[in-house]
Amino acid sequence: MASKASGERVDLPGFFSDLVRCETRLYNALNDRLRERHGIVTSQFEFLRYLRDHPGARVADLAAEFAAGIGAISKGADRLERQGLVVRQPNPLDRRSSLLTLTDDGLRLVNAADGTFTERLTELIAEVLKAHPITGTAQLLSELRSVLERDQIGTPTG
Amino acid sequence: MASKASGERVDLPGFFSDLVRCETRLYNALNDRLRERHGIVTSQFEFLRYLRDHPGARVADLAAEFAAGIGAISKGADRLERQGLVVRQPNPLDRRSSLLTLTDDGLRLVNAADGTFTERLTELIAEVLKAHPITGTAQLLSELRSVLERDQIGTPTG
DNA sequence: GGGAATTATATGCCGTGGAATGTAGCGTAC
DNA sequence: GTACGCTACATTCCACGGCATATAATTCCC
Repeated sequence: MASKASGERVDLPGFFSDLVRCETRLYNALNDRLRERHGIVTSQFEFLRYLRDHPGARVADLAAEFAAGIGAISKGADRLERQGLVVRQPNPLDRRSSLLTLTDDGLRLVNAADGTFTERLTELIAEVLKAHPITGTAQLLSELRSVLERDQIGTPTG
Repeated sequence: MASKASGERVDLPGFFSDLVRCETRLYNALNDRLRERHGIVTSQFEFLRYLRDHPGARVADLAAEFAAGIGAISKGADRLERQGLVVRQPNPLDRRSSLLTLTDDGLRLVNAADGTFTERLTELIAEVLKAHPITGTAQLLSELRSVLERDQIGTPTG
């Protein structure tokens, strides 16, 4: 059950619980829809979308973006490459790393999935959106994210 | 009418990204601290805390609370039981299920971990808290969570 | 009261991520 | 130019969760 947030003093553990539970359920619901329509899950959609918006990104760039380990991203890239959605191209400036880019199939898929994703997400949040402006919440989370990233909070080891 | 701003345009995908990234980094940071001080991670802390606040809960109750599968909770209970923090007691009203309760060790651990958890969480959010009231955000997430739970959005299969 | 249907949970298999380790390439000091 | 340390990534091992299945207990319905 959701915690109450009334009054000046806020129950931070309750706030955190709500944050985590919202994230879990939204993520699950988006997984279901994306898997059904496009055969990928949300983490893969985010991976592909990042590559669409940052062509030629390296494994480390994705790891930093998602606060994930290098190994996880490397293996995720393997899987997407096996599915023909992504290609690793040699980095001419540094042969230790590869530059990741979408294939044509990958680009088509991510663009289609983007519509599904936004549509479903809008549905999921619609009711609450109608009752409240979301601007303040969006701004607070954006700033919190900036601070956490600036201080490298919760960045995994490997 | 003017106060509701129901027509405001918000970048929902961006909002979702921020939500997920905040959750990931906070969760990781809390994992680190809890593991270091108490030998458990955040998911286990939440499990134990739920049992402290709902003694005699069943596996299904925890699964509903965390939007997790029955199997995951069952196995999580196994691990905590193996560590001597939790016990399964036969449910006199229904022998298919067990009632889960904390051991004395479990209770001591969760109470200690609770201090660590709240302290670290407060640190992590402090800077943003100083700059903004968090009340509106807490309220919005609380309501979003209620709606998602009411409609069983993102509840896993098993 | 006795199957059939349902419920609650346990278990097995598989995919995924974290952490540690391996490996090739890069940069610098000498 | 080569030896040493560092970086970027790949790979390995392990723990965990999802999903499907198995099993036991309860409820339904007659």
